[in-house]
Amino acid sequence: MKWSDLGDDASMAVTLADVARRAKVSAATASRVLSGSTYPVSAESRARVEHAAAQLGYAPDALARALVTKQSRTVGVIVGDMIDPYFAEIASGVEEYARRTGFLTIVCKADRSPQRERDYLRLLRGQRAGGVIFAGGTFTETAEMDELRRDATQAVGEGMRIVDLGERGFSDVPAITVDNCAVLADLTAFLIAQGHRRLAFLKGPPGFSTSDLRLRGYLHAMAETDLEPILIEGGGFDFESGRAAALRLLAGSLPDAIIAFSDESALGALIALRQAGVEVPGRISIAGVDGTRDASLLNLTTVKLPMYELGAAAARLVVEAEGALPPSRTIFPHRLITGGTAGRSQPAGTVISNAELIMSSG
Amino acid sequence: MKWSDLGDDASMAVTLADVARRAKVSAATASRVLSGSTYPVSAESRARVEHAAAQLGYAPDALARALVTKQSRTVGVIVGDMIDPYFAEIASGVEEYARRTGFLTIVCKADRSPQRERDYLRLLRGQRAGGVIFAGGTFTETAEMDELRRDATQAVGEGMRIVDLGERGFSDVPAITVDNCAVLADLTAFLIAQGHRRLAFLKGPPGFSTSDLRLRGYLHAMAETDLEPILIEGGGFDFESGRAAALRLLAGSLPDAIIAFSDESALGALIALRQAGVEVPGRISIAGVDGTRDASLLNLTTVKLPMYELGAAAARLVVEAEGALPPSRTIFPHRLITGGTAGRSQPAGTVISNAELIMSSG
DNA sequence: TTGTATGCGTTATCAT
DNA sequence: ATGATAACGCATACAA
Repeated sequence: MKWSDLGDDASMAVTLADVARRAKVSAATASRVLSGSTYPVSAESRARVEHAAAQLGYAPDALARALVTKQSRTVGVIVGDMIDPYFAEIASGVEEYARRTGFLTIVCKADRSPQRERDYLRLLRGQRAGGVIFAGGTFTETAEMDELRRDATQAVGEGMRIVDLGERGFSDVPAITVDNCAVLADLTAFLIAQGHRRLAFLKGPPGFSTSDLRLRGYLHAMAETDLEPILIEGGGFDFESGRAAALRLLAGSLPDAIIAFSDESALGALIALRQAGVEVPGRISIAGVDGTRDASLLNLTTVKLPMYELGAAAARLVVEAEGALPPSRTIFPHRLITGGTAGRSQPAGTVISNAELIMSSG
Repeated sequence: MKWSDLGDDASMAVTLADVARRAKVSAATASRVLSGSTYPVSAESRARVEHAAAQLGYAPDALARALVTKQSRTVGVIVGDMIDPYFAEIASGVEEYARRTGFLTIVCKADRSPQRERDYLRLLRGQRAGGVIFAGGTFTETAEMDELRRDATQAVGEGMRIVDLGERGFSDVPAITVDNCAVLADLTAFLIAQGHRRLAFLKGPPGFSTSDLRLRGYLHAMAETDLEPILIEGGGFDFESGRAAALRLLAGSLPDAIIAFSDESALGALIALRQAGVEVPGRISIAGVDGTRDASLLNLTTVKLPMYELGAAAARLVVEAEGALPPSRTIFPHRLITGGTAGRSQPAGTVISNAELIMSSG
């Protein structure tokens, strides 16, 4: 192949007009075959266009296309962190589903900052992203959240499809989530049934939606059994916060069991305690929430949330919708994983309960 | 606020013309202030435009902008898997660096398939992505790889910036990587120095670039010490493959130590062996490569590769470049992490060696 | 079935 | 310092 027909600077990308010229048809005809339109085109023209496109290595300019169709085939997913397997699994579900329809996935790491989520939403609006999926919880009562909610409303008005996987309280936006309150009620009840009495909850960050909901579930289950709640403050999102909390705990008297707000902090506590020579589950039980890869690696007792499925379902909503998304609320089921870090009566790996699928819309 | 001036269907997005009209200036002037141009604009006009934009919630249409500037502020990163912490850390480095400049990061999960990498490259070309970063290794000798290399050359010709983090053998493309051969030579030498003699290598998939390079490093170190190499076939990328290999191994006689192609397979083997009652490192030592989060969670002896830094450096190249990227080859340093799964002579957690930073261009 | 013409929202060129 | 106007590459309404 000769490169004699290069442009002067960087060789220009080959355009629809180039293909049309080479196929000796009009740009319109070329467009009709290359854009997958249903508009009738003679078999001969079609073949010539396809051949020319292949030969030229034509890649349709998605930008120009989106400019006219008002729809770019991209979906944004806003996560708190990319390394945390909780978000990685959600993002993976989004990507895999989006890919099938030729959608590209823009992953935005907002570090759980509502302000940063706003920034990203604005950027994604500018990209005319087909939709935006908000993963994970949020700090509910901040001024930035109020503004984010307003921005979201505006974006929806512009035709953007938004799906909320957390508890952001958007209006007129479909939500897909798990019943975080029930998750913790189930887990707490399970540990109580195992015989634990001095059962502590390692709290997540205060004011964070999933953190608060899970706390409520714990408190509910404890109240039902007339047990005294024990709250461990100062928990954060990551491994390190769980470790630090456990170390502080070692100074006083240990409870029978610790339920942590998330797998990450549970694992931090687990490793800190074991390193300090405390037997788990011999001396103390530990359980987490999420059911991440890391949890199964360390055989943690936890509740598995369907992160991948949440992501895929959200992507499906965005990718397959015709027009605007009707508001709805879908609750995905969770299931308890009896790992090796709590109690000794159950064989590890058994699935104890299967919460049922609840689905409602309105 | 009244919504009486809505469009007929979904309320149209507010456009530059809307802002200009409201600020009583021309579209050109509005563009100059909103696009951050250095072109002079009177303070008064500037203020009016900014006010109008804020009031209208104007989000510039990145598509239209990119259509004329030929540069969309997005960077694509092609990974093998999103959940694997190896890739998650690279992607995180890319995203974090890109974000600072207002770039969006498109994460593409190609499942290590050259064909899928081609598909994504084409999609990203269509998005006029500012650059594309290829993470992780690849199957080198496939027909699809040859075509991918051709596609890459064409994309570079069109002004796209490509960075190779694996060993894809692109021509005229900057590469940033680690010395995979030295990584394994160092690790092998370390285990030999610890007194291991029957030292096996759990191979990665044959024909995969990093897998082959690491194997070579192992063979080299073994040859230097006149030790007989022991190769364990059938290794894959994931946890499960390491587990399966270890189970097969249990049928025969165990070596003194196993070095696995990656942390993932090392962890699979580690957990399988421990579950089978084999003491690690008492009876057998195990080491991996990568230095992922999971490895440190389980205190695995491994070699830490600077994944985050690789991603950030690649993003920097893409985001800060003025024109085309000059070809270059940069080797980032690695360091040995003495975890708790190999030998007993070294205190765990010590950093043993620090390979030096080598950098060359041409 | 094909082609021509128009517009998408923005930046850039060229006047003023 | 400001404003009209022409691209950018594509899809589509309309004409043939």
